[in-house]
Amino acid sequence: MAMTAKQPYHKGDLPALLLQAAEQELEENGLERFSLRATAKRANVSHAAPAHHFKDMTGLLSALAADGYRRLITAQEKRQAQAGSGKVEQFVALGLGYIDFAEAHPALFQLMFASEKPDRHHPDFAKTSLAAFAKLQDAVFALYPDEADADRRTTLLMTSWSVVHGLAELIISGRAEGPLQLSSRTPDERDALIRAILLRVHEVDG
Amino acid sequence: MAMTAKQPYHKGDLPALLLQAAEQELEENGLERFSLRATAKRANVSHAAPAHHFKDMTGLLSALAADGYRRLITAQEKRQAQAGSGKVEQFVALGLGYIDFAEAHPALFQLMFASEKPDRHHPDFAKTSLAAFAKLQDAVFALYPDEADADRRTTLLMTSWSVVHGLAELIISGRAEGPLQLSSRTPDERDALIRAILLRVHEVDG
DNA sequence: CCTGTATCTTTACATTGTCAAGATACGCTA
DNA sequence: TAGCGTATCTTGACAATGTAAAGATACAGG
Repeated sequence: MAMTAKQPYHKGDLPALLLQAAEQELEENGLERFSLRATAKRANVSHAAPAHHFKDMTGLLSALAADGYRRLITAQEKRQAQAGSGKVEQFVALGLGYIDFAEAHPALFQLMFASEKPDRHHPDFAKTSLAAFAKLQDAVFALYPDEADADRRTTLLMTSWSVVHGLAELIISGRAEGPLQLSSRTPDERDALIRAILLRVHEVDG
Repeated sequence: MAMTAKQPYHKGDLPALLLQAAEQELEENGLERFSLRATAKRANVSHAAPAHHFKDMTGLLSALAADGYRRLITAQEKRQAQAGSGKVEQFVALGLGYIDFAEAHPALFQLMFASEKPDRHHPDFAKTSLAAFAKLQDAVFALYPDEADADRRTTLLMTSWSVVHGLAELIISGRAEGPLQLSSRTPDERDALIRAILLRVHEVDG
């Protein structure tokens, strides 16, 4: 007796479904109001279901952040494919993809770069974040093939990273809107503006 | 009867005490683990006491962030007083003070720039944050007294802000330590390195 | 003195993350 | 194919959190 009863347990790829639900929650409520129970509810599972696939809230957010780094790289590669093959153009494309990603997924970006909720030693997080960094490093070093001084190359790398990252943070926090008015510009104008900012760091012809 | 009873109510400047306790909580536990009740407990008051002075958790953190902007300016002015009177030196000093503050109070810095917990329309927050921005703007514009193009001046301003802010974020999140090794350098080396990064943006002689 | 208001405490409630225990589904073996 | 062990999911419970309401205390002004 008492068959039929409750709904059968969930079927399908629950981990993937949870990641998707978590990202939607993140985009709708922001990182600081993110709730694990709300994520489970959105995925139509009980509040304790996520623990069986991702140990913790930390586990879930670490996996989500790792996925974010892969998609960051994807966004950059998309820009690079559209850009010219020159080293300067490739560097600019990398920066534009960085900003593209931050604007498209602000909360995920914050999770990846400005949060202690994910675990940076999580294998996937460490691997993907390092890959994104390596990509930027290669592009910057390529701009200075004759530079022998390692310290100077590092300075140039960190300067570049600082501008892109700082600009991304200022944009998604709304602090760049007043001065730059990005929202009332055409895509081409926007790209040109960001390009000018990015190239300000390097001794190249815009 | 039943006198003596419980401890008498708290005496003194409770708002100030709460702000102080909140900042200590912030530094010890980080922004994401900040707790209003723990703050009240640290100040030896009941968990509902803060509500009478700062309406919300938002109210308390808005006031704390506003205080942070004042102290950011103070840190910058301290550097400016130690620096030469030239416009370039004054700009560098402003940036060094920015980094100084971020390193000294990482969680507070995150609260001020990368959090939605405080209310940016809070009078004190709006006023002090605008003052800090104006200070940077003046210093950057002073570097280009002959620049007539307003768009170009704005670009230079936002580029400068992006580098300083991005570098600060990368430092306090631990991402700059690997490449720059700031922790194993003397104060002078550190300043020189940051100076080189900041001046990379401008066409001036380091 | 005494009454009203500001300050602080106590109590209560909904929500959160995590843990433990129970229920169900599924694969593997015999 | 039958049974059993394990993985998966649910339910229930717990402590901690922010906030609101109501009670207690201090204090100032008439």
